[in-house]
Amino acid sequence: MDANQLWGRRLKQARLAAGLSQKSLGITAGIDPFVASTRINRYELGVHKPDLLTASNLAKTLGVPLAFFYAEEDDMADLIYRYSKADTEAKAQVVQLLAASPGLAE
Amino acid sequence: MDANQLWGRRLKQARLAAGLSQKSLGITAGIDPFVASTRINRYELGVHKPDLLTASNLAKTLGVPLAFFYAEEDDMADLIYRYSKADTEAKAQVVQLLAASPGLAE
DNA sequence: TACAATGCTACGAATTACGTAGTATCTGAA
DNA sequence: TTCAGATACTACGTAATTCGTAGCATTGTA
Repeated sequence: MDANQLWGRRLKQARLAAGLSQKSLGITAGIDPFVASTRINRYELGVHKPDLLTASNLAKTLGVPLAFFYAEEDDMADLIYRYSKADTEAKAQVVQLLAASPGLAE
Repeated sequence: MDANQLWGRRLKQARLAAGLSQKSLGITAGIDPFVASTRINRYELGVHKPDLLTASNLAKTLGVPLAFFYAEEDDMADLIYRYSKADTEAKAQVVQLLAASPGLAE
């Protein structure tokens, strides 16, 4: 599976979970109604890739973090999604657990 | 800060942590040595945005998950990085902790 | 059967990134 | 000091990619 196709698969998964059509997703995300269906379809099939602003708007519409779309491993995608939905306490526990792991220096 | 600039800031952060120059990062990631510096520089400043394959190669070279570059919040970037560096046991604990949070339906 | 909704695609135009060919600045060695 | 190499950065024209237009095919349903 190529990178664009994986990206599209994650978009489609989030869209279906939200119960939206390709067209309505695009429109809600601010894409011109006359081309919304066309563009979302191409993103999902991995034919084209949207710019960051469009991707961010799609993520907001679908209630997932932008980074979710770019996860290369399924467990990473799951982590990103679940963390974003977790309550404050659970997030704090995760942060504490991972505090032992090294952060990015500099 | 615009989305491309944030992306570039994360790339730069990871590059500096790895102790590489813009040129050497690009070369190691497989970019033509004659244009590596130019391209990495434009990515870091948010002038241009690389395609997914290039971004993935940069992530591999720097030892960060691809999704790290696309995190919109700093705590999300930190989560993604630390999780990727955590040992198997710590990852399992995180997964268990977040199992209470809802996953993405469908 | 009709018709609306949905998913999908070829084509030319518009947008974006790329490669070329540099400049400016800094640091270390002679 | 001066020179050379390394580093970060940028204007310009070309090449590559996405966009908008204008559709087609299939499914469900009134």
